[in-house]
Amino acid sequence: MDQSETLAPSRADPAADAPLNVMISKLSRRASLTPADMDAIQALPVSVRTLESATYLVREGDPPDMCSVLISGFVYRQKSTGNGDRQIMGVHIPGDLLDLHNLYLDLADHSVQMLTRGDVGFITRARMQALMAERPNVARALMIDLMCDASILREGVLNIGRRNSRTRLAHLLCEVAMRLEAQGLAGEGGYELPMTQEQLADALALTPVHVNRTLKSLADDGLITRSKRQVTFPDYERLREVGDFNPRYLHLQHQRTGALAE
Amino acid sequence: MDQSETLAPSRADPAADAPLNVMISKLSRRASLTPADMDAIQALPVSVRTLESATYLVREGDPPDMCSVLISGFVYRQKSTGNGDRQIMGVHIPGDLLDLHNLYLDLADHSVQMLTRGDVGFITRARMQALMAERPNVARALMIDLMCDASILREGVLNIGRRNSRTRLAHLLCEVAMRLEAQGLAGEGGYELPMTQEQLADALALTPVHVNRTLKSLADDGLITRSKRQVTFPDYERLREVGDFNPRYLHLQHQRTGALAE
DNA sequence: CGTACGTTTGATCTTTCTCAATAATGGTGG
DNA sequence: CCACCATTATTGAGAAAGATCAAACGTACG
Repeated sequence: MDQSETLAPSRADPAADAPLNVMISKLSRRASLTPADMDAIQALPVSVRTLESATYLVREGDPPDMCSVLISGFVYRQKSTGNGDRQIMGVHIPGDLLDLHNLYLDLADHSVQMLTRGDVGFITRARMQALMAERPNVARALMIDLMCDASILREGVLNIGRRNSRTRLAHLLCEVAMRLEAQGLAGEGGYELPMTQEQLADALALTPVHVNRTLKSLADDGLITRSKRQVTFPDYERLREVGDFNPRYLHLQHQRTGALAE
Repeated sequence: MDQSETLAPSRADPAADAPLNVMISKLSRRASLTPADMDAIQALPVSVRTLESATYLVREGDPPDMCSVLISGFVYRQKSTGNGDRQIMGVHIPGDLLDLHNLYLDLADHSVQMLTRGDVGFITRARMQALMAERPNVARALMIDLMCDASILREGVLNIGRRNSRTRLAHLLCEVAMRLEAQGLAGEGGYELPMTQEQLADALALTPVHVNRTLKSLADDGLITRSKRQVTFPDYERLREVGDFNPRYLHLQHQRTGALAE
């Protein structure tokens, strides 16, 4: 497999040498990949670009041609109502596949946008489809990833639909904490969440003003500490309770997903 | 492929002879299946059972072993918060695959339950996985189905998160109308929606009382007519506007999804 | 050091919820 | 077919969570 589409990696950045490592490590967490599978992924012609905050990766209504993988930074997906109200449907962290959704669909049904500056690896749809055809095991891993994304989305529906602002916010904080931790990017003690309160509001289906008050209420109760965008959890256990957070839906434990299972 | 697990079809019911026809017709709408693909699906050992309203197909936390296809009736998927509040994440109509979600996951992250009495075809996970391995084209069709489900879910997040009760309800009515129509089960003029107002409330993240009032408000404005569970739309176009309904997210037009595309 | 963006706070308003009671409706056994 | 029971639908009155409007305060960055 040629690497002709790969941009010359800058020697300074370790991720640039093997930009898809972070994705492999994510997929491996929930599905077993053989060394050959991993090699096949590594061999994928990937073009890595550094994108500024707020850059669109996919715009609702566009015909998607690429598949992308987040290498560093944060991304969110989003869609808007007819009168312009925005809803953020999910936040992505390094390792996440960003638009597997569009792999077989004509037109993007939602937008994907950089939340911070970061590096994104682009792979053509055709390449990705070819990989899946050649390596059913990789195809399975990708499907599992897709299914887990859907599960996270379902929890999001529950969160927005049936929990009050405090619980809702606490739940989001716990989810991001656990996902970052699973990816080896943060501990349970806290992390930097690079979202403005307005973005948090759009993710939680609240108002920025109300997010501010809810944040304050959590802080007043000693459940979180904030300085700038850094959030720390003095008592993660209690925050989990307040956030009604049961991580089952993240499917971070895998048992049946072995390479040759069933 | 043997049919040993297939229950003896009752000659009275046309669906019983080829229970998976409805699923084939649904998959074909968004992905091209070859005659051989269709035969392979038809040959799947499927056990059809008639289930009473409210029967669970999958319960949150269970290890799922089957894949199921809705043949007749309605189904919904649902999950609950720690304090028992329920959120309905989606409603399914005949032809829908009900738990492809669980095909590779250990434990169900949500429950799937009969909304009405109906027939469900069960296929073992192992069989389904084998089919996907043998027929990449079918695997692709199933992935597309999964992706469309996810798209519907995203619109659900937007609907619940960012639209008021009137728009939200109108949107749901439009969506079900269009999905039923696409499946050849109803016209745009109206249909029977077998949901109680309490279930509607759980689907829309509202209160039953408020659903009742919102329904009344739509009826007062001549946007819908109700008798029992039958809903009719005197002016579908206007209802679509009120419901901010743009059917793109249903991905009912397919262009790139041909059997040998790309 | 000024401008733009983000945060914080107060006051008030609206949508939706809650509680409660009554009226239909549907199904069941006699 | 009727009376009864359980479920569902409808309506009213009051409460509450969260939204809206508006202003002030911080902070980062050119």
